[in-house]
Amino acid sequence: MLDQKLLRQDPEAVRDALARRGYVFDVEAFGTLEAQRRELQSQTEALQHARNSHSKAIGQAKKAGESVQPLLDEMAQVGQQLKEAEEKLAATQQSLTALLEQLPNLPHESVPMGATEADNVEVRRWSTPPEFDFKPRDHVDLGDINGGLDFASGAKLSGARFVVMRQGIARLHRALAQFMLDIHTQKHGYHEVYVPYLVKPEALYGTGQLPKFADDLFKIENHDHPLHLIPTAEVPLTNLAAGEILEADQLPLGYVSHSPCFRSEAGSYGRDTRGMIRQHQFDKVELVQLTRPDDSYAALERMTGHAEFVLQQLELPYRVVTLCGGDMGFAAAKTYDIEVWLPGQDAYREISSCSNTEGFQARRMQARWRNPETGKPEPLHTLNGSALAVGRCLVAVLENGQQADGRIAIPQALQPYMDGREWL
RNA sequence: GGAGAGGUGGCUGAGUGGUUGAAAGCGCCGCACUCGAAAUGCGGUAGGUCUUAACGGGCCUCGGGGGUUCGAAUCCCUCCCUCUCCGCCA
Repeated sequence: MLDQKLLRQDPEAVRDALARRGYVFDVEAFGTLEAQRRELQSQTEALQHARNSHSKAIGQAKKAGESVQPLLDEMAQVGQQLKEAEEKLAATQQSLTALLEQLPNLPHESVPMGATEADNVEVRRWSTPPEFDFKPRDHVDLGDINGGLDFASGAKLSGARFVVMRQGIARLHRALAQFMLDIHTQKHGYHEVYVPYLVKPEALYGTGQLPKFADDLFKIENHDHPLHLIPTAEVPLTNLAAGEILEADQLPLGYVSHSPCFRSEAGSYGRDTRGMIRQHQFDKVELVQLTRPDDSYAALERMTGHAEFVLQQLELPYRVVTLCGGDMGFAAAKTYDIEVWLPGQDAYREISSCSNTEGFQARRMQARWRNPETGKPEPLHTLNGSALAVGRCLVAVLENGQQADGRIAIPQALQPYMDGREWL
């Protein structure tokens, strides 16, 4: 949710900022609704005031033993008017909210202009893609050779975009998650959290997935109380702060969680249909930070560095790109994607996405901190980043570590998590 | 799943229809006393929103939603959650 004060004071600035991410904001429609809301609200409140003071007077008159009938007669009218005014106001507020909750976050000034992936800007590269004296296979072929990546069984059990992993590869998958968790808790100071994988609609509203992106989620009809499978642990982790007022000395607060993620990927038919790049279910180690507003951009750099550190330890070449306005997610003000080198695709592919949402999610979920300078609760800033997507990381380890004979070299840092094995 | 008890401010906890957004205590902040601290005394201390240059003022909020009433923390309906006992279970 955007800051409503800003929206009222300077809607043109909001329109211009949103235009940078390709969103068209109808200033006039907003202005009309907002004026209507203002008018109805003051009308309603005046009537409520009349009701309150009359009721109070009736109480006092009764106590004093005076007649209350004249006051009751006056109230008969006010009651009807108030009911009508309240209904009109509620309807207007509903339309206004419906409009506001569709608006994506404003891009930070450092976010490059552009509409698509092609306009993202590379920030840096680490290491160089490995040279092979044979034609590198992709992970699907490598998984076949090792017998551990079983897409047929995944399809048999659950349909397309599900996988069964076995033996060494299942073990490697588990090792990667453990390895990442240990790094972030021990080296980067994150607080480890185990979260529910089913959450209420309110939580998804807080982080911005609902109401706009319901089609991308799996929904469980649970009597009258629907639950959704989390598309990322960002949802439960960030919502831990929902409705809370944190003290300044508690910030920054960093959470890490390993969880499965469930995405119906409604809009992605035909993309990445081969292999496990795009699955309905995948594991991820997620970082979330809650920070003071003046610290959030420094925190974004730190967090991106934390994700990069995992790839460095695994000796996987990558690059970091700044997403352009048009490629950013709904809630993000600025996003760095980390793209790992995949020899099987001869390309860099996204393995992490680190975003600062500033106060966008915090306002939706009322996550606040007490600003010592004002003494008031103010929205804090929330950040989230994958560190990393475990499934895609597995793909990267397989493809980058492959040998001509189909064996896979296990990165040294990971070997302690694999019983000391050097090869898969 | 069965039976019962509850959900009130940062916390504990009073409040069963009328100046109660809410007693009291704890905590926190300020002031006084003190060389300083403790103890003590006095005062202050929920959130949201609208309005105002500011002071201030209006409205909303006592788990969520709905209802009764001139008026609801208080009565009714409904949902959610917590606790205790029993059953079941990893």
